[in-house]
Amino acid sequence: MDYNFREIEAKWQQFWAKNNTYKTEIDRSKPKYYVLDMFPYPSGAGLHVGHPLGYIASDIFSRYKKHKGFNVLHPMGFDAFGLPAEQYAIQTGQHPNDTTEKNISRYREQLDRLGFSFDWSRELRTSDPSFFKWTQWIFMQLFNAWYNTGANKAEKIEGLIKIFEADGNIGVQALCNEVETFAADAWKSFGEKKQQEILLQYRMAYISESWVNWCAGLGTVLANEEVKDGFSERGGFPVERKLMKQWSLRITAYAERLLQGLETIDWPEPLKEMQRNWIGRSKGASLRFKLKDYDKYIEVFTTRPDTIFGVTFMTLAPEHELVNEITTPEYRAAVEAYVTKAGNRSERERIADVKTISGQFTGAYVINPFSKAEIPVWVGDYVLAGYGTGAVMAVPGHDSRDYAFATHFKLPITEVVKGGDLSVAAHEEKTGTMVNSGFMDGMEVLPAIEACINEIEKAGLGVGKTNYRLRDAIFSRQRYWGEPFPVYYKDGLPYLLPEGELPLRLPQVDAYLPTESGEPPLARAANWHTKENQPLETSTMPGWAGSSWYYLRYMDAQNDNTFVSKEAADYWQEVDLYLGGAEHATGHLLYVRFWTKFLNDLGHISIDEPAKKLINQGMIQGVSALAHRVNAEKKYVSAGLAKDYDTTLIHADVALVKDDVLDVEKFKKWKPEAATFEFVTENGIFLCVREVEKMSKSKYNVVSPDDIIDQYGTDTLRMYEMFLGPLELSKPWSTQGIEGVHKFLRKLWRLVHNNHDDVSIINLTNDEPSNEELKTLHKTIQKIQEDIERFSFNTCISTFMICVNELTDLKCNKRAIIEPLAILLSPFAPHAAEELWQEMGHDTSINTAPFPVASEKYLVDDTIEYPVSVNGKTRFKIKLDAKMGKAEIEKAVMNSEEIQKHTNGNSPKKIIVVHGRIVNIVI
RNA sequence: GCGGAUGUGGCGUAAUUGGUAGCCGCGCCAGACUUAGGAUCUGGUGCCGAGAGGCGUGGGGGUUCGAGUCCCUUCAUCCGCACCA
Repeated sequence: MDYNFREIEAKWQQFWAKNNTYKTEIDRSKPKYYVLDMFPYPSGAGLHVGHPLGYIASDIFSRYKKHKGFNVLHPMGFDAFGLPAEQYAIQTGQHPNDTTEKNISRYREQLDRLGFSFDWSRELRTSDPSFFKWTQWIFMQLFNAWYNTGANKAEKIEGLIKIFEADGNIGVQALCNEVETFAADAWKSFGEKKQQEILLQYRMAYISESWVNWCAGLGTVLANEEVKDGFSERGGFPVERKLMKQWSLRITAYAERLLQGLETIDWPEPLKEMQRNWIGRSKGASLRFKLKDYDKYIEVFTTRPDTIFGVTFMTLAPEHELVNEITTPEYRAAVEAYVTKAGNRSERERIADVKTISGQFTGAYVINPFSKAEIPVWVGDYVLAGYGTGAVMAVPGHDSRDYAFATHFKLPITEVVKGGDLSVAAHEEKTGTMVNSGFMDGMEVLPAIEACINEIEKAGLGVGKTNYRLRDAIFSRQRYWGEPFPVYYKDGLPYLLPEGELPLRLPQVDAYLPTESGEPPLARAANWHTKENQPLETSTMPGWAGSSWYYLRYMDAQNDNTFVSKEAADYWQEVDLYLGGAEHATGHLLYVRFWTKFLNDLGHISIDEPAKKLINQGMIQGVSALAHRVNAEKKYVSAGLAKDYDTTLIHADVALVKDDVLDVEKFKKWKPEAATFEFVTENGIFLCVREVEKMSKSKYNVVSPDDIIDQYGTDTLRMYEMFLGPLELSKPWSTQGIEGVHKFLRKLWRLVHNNHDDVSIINLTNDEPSNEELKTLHKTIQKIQEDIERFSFNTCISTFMICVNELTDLKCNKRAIIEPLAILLSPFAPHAAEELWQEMGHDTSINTAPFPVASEKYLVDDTIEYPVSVNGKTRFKIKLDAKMGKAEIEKAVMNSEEIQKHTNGNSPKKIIVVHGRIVNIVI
């Protein structure tokens, strides 16, 4: 009987489905464990071999934890809102919901074939009204909340209204936008409209006019992390800055807590570092410079207050609100021209242009509060409006950008910290002695910073302050295929719909494009208003809205009364293991932490971080095949001849290329426009060149897991993907070596099934296994357990192979050995393991079997071969009894002939025994 | 420019975390069984050398009895951020 994986896999998949093997319930008799995969966006291309990499790893761990007696939650769902479905809808007129449904069923089919232990009864889709009802509900909580910086948490807006009614906003410690101060009486005298306007400035979800990344190509705004080098990540359209009214979420309120929280979670250090950089905390001081002859101040933020005596000019961002006011008449025209020019520059040009220095003097001066020097005020686009105060005190001696600006405009450069050569470059390091700096003279930089902040605070010029690079998250998109906001407008101000009206479903529209007047697609719907005819919000939520809380929904996916019941949330707590790509470092993984903290603040959940441990699996890249097409000729040439021609590389489907040789006839059929082309071959064969790229439909390098499964089976694919190398590593897909894994499974099969040609090895009796056999088994158990615990699945598989080789050599197949081996195997090759399990006579699924325990007595050897080196060289081995202690080992080694030979009877200088194992003798 | 990761045979990788570098697999070589085999089995396979032996973890330096592993320096590749005051 051969290893008939087709039969076995079909059989067990049916069995699992019929018996609801992977259905999970709350079970207080067992410890819980929550394993989560980042859910996929169901694209039209289907799954490729890269997708399952993380899913296989998480499935292995889930199954392992089940064997270990945990109640494991391991769900799967779909991140179903998104741009590609909408763009497809624009092109074809099909409703995005239909194409999404279709793609999901395809994904589901493929996932099922991979034999995962997902509990599909908990499946969720972010685009499903029963799910986004709760996304909308969470948005309402954000709208109805403000951030109390005194209590350092978000609180309900009702509390804030009570404070306003009692005391006005004078004593309120809140993170909010600009608001005037008012007393209680004033608050009460304000009309409804004014009150709502004020409250809007305090809400965690607020509307504001802000500079956004506008992508005309996509017709929507994009988040910072959706923009790469001035182009949209999706589609590669140019992105420009635009001032627009947008919904924003006050993530900046959580900057410090998001930073601190990183210390409490077991996430990859590089990823944490990315989040730290993204949050970008910098400590310094904010201080005011008084304008000369004018009763106004300009506030600046600096991380180097110590260099204040080195300030020789000040620079404002072109957008700075005081630019207009302070510019003197004689410079007005020049400043206005400069500001206009800077404003017109797209984000892209600004980035491409970092080296070009531009700026304009305003004619105004400020007074240095310490040296009393008069300082010219400039406008320069190297200063960002959105960071700090949009104004900098320029210290050309100790900041390279200020240095470049000063050099370009011939402004003075003053040295205030010794240690550099200011004729060449700014001295930016925080080391050296202060000079020309009044009270700080002679101090080192770090103490000087502290001293100066003290002095600034004492003199009332400013305060020590921490700034963050993190910006509030723009939350509206001018798209159709996203969650509608549960918001209507009255008097131009946003109000929430009553909770009872959730979910607010997407309306039918005649087209998925913006209207002629540039409004989002939802504005096309005739019925897009409340019963009272108040207009509904026309933008939709961004793609990351649903994914910011989906992990909670899995805990209680069917609940119609709440987003997650208290009972389920208390039982399942946070995700224990989260697997996904590092590309979400500063997007999803920051937002999901933000929402978790917010929901925790309001008491809806009791956890403060979504996931205890996170692992980034590497990407599997595609290996594209490219053929040389001769420019302006109807001709392709083989790779070796390409240097003689002027050619362009054209992607060929990797299925048509074997060992770099293109099947020309198939290629012609596949690419009809090339049917009449001439193909210049080398010795009759046409060679392509290879390139490692992202696996993508457009590059024709997608390898589908289905093809591999057809040929080798799911168990082989699963093991092979794990065998490729460490989980975190990215690697190009190659089937080199898949045979080895498949051979291993067949060998295991033969070991059990007595179909070895000449030797009968089957013996399914309860005979006592030999000592050798048990040693092999227990060492395997031990090693595999250790390796699974540290997510080193590739080495696990090596261990299996060694084990099976050894057992084959021993011609053994005692039940006492095969049974634990099947359990070990089950996470990696579940179908084969189930089959073996059944053959052992069990009538339950292997999933319920306890993980075997390695017995200490089989793990130690009777004798150990000690490697011995003399003076770090001249290596040889001595075989000794394993029970010997350190002193006995030393004695035995010293008395050995080899050592005697080297020492000539003299006693050695030093004997080194490490771990009771390794010996080195220094003579 | 700043930050991070990686670098080991022909290839994917392993190394008890400072202790005999190259486990396991692919590929390759030889052999066995075969009408045949892209099946299966056995043995070999880091490099140089006939051999003894020598050399070997991107390069250079260091610490150590001992370094793939720790430190300094340098190069290459990949990823992230990019005027953040």
